Amino acid sequence: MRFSELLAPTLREVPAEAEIASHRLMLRAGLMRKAASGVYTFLPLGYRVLKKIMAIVREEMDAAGAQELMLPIIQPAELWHESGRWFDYGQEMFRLQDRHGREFCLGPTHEEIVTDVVRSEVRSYRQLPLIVYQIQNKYRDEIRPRFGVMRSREFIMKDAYSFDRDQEGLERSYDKMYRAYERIFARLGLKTRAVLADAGAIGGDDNHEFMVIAETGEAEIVYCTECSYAANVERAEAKPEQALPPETEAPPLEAVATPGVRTIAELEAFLSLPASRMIKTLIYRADGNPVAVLVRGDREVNEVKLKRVLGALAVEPADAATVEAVTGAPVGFAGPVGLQGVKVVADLEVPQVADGVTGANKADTHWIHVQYGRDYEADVVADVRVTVAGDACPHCGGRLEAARGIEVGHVFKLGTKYSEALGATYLDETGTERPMIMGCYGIGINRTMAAVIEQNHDERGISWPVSIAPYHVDLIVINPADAPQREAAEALYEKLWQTGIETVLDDRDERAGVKFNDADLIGFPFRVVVGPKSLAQGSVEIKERASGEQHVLGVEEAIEFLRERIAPALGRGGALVESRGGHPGL
RNA sequence: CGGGGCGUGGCGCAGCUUGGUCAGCGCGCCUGCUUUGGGAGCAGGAGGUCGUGAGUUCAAAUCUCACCGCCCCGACCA
Repeated sequence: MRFSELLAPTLREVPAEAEIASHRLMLRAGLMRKAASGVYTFLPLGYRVLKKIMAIVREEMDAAGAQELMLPIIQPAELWHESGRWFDYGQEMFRLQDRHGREFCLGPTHEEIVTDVVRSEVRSYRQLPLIVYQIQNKYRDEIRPRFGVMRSREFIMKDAYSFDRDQEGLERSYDKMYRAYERIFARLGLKTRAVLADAGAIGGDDNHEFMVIAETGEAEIVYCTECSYAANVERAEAKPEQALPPETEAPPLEAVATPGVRTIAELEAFLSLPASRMIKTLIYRADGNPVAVLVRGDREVNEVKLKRVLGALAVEPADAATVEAVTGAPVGFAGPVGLQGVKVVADLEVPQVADGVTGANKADTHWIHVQYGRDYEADVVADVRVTVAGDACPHCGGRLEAARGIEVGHVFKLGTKYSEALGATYLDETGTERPMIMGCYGIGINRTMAAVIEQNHDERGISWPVSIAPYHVDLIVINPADAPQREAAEALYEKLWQTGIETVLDDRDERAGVKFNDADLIGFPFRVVVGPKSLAQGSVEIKERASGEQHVLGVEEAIEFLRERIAPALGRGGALVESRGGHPGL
């Protein structure tokens, strides 16, 4: 490809809308443009990267025995009614009607539709196990699209679905996919970490998220410094430290006037007591019903855990009117003592708070010397707080650390949730009808692209790993008006393509600085310069983007140098194909 | 949806408080000449219903209201 013919509109200035590096660079390097909030057009360079990511995913899926198919994006509502998710998915689903008023959605995910095919076509244990996958656009009407392609409303996702006869089969399928994921992300040049995660609306039990560790990640994870435990904070268990029982019984309950003291911080200052002695009482609405949630004053409620503990579809903080109705006091003075007519959920740490402080359900008043068991009790005591760095590892007791991550992949053991809802069954050897045991395995393709940029960029631009670079080499002619330079570059350009090295020939009538800056911005792994300096000795200059390493080599040595470094990163076999594919210039 | 902010040539912005030669600047784009190893110089040029619609006024980019779009924080999630 000649740069002069390439649609690669690089931007000198930073678009105001972009906040994080990958978003900025994807716009600046001319990889994509926004069409609407959370909807993007991919330009030639960006699309090449996407195609390469998809190719790697495809190779590894195929190698793991998964079969690719194509599923409809427009899906009938009936299937979603069968699984119950037409309602559960809520506002996030793009819904539409055909001219007859029949309801459809743009598939946000494809469990229903794939289960539908499999239930009609697979009947016998002899046809199992089966793993199928698709790489297609999915649609979610995100509440708030952000960070460019990181959270968009239209996105490409690879989803694989496994169908097994039994739990052992599922374990094998899950393991296959898990290992395929490790290979995929390694080939993409990503450092990832698999963490235990919450299953969310998809449902199911065991699941792991593949996280790219990055400051800009939306997810917070914790990991143990001593063992292999790692989990999304939504899911991470928070075991209370072993507390000694109070040596003496707390003094009797006593009310203190706390005028205008509503927050934990204000209470700490007012009473000169640490937040860990306080019992924070929050009123939530769980599927509409009020619930009181107790955590230690220095802790936060984890709503995902709360949802799970309550078996609720949605939990949200109650509004002020509800709080007053439930507690009989304005916001800021809620407490469990004497609280009536509402379910009370206490975090595991709460009963251990000896001689505590809490709201008295009366304006400007708190109780002190509060004791669990003596003064109040909870209906449920469970882990409902946010795990934080410094907590004890639930497996080995070691210290947990926190980090942020970008979720690029997610593997789930679904079990029979969909196969039972949709009647995906098979007959076993004895002729007994059994539900298939399912798993599903997703990779966000565009998000992965952004994650690669987050991990591979500097102040000058992107630095693509060879495996997914839009082109391997940017061949710059310093002055294309100079015949010897131009001819030498043209000759090298053809040889590189013949060697299978994807090369852009920057033949633009631009100053050298413009070309160098574009090369750095777009992030070609190698830059080759043909200019008067080296040409005098019959040499060319090679610069590696990632390391900055430079070499001046003869033409043949240069080709060999590039071949050695580029070939291993390509394909499972690692061999360059003699090819002119995709190259209109020859 | 709640909170905050922003919509002025392709991009980045000024102008708005104090209505009236304020439709302007930088980059980009086009033409010519000169340049050519890290985003060139000179000269000329194209391009804007100032988000949309009402309203106030002799007069609106500027004031008022409504709507639309976009960005950031939160709830949701791959």
